[in-house]
Amino acid sequence: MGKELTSKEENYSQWYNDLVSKADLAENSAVRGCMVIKPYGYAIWEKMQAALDQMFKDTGHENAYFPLFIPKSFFTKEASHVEGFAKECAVVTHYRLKNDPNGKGIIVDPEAKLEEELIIRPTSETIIWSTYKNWVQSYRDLPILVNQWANVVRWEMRTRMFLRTAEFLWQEGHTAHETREEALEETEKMINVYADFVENYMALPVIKGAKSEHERFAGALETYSIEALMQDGKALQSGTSHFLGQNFAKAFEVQFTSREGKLEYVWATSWGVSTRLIGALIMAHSDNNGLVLPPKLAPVQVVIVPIYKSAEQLTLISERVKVLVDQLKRRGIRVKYDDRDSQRPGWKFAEYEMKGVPVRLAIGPRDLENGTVEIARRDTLEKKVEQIEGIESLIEDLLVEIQRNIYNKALKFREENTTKVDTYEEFKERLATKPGFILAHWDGTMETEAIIKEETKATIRCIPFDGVEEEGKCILTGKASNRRVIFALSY
RNA sequence: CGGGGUGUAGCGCAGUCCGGUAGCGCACCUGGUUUGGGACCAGGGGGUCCCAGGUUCGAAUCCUGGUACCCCGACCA
Repeated sequence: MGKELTSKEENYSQWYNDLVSKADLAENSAVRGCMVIKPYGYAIWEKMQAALDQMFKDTGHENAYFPLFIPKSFFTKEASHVEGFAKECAVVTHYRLKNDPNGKGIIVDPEAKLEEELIIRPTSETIIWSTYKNWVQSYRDLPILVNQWANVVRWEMRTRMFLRTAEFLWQEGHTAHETREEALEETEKMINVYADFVENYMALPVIKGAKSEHERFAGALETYSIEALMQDGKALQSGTSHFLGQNFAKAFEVQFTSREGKLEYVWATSWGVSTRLIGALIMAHSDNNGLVLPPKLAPVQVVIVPIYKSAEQLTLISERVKVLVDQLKRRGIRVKYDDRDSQRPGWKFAEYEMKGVPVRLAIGPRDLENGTVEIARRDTLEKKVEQIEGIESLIEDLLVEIQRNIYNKALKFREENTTKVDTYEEFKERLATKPGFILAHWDGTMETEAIIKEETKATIRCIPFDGVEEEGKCILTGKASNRRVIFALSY
């Protein structure tokens, strides 16, 4: 016992924290704002990485690795970039410790001060563009299509497991192109890759769109994002792709000789997703019994629990299960047989529900006699008894069905929580009573956006790509608008 | 950085007001009975009570200072 979750209706935030801890995904560390990702949580990240990495490679990208440390001076080269990150940087000032001459303990050796401080990367644009300078001479050296899997540090004031931590894991793609058009195309291509991943692997529908100027990445001309809706009605930015124009090329003097023999600056993009996606995954599908994982990302897709009274029974069950495990593995299904004698079946059922394992099988003496198996699905909590013969193909289909079902459930939720609103009163009313995505007209100015944020805490999540042209009036100023944007409270 | 809270066994907490040699639940170990939805019985091990100083015959408890973490705000691609 002692594994009760706080219900999400009672306290959503507590429910989330309980879930992270009780599903054994992560825990707080000795370092403020930094978490330990535990094996089960990390296994989910590995599944995500594997799928994304393949998608990047399929779109022509290669992996590389750049330093964790960035010389301070690099940050001063792109003005808006430094502005965006300066307030949350960890800085390395010394390189040596020594014994405290005045007593016990150890101190930073004041004589080991660095000539130039090093910043622990909050993102790698600067170190990468200082490197690309040496890689690019001619249009023949382009494009550069590089991705890096790395950790970054942002000294956030307040942190939450996976959603915002001081250190987090991510990937960052940094590409260099000959033309503006090609870079824009790349920016769009990668936001599509992200949307594809989140929808097809995470089973979470997203809205693709452009960020308003105010919400744009520091140093970007254009930021595209995918926005997902969580069960508490708040939006979570799940991935971004930035068109950086020639800002970084100019800051780091990355020029090339064009086909016409002219010296030109290269065009850049950067794009990233992080361990925040795990936060999205948790919040999107889980219930008051625990995590619900989409089969495509579940470290364990099928768990088999034996039920027995004697060692002889266990032996018989194990013999039958071994055959089934082999059959499932041959189909590429990730299966675990939990024959630990240290926990009872009921305990295991609850445990695997907490951990979100999509399919659970239970086999006892009764089943051996009848040639059956009990099969339970995590998404609906339904249990059925089926013939064990041929169960492997039923399971294979069921995994596909569960993947589809949780996507549809999330899509239905989003549709039910997306509203068109035409007045500011209605807008405020909606935020107060039933938050979600709100489609409203906006006059396109930063001032209006800032006032709305100030008064309601809602921000423009994105200007959707698939939005329809439509005459309307800004909900705040009444000025003309030709398209609705998505407002929401966000993480 | 502002407001609030908490540091006592691996985890969750009581004890602090009113000073007297530290306790409960879970977990852990041993043995037994159990096992189709979070088992039960019996026995057992485990503590610089966040740190430093002070008051006292005596401090988890009172006083002073420090420190860490959590929550709420502000901040945040």
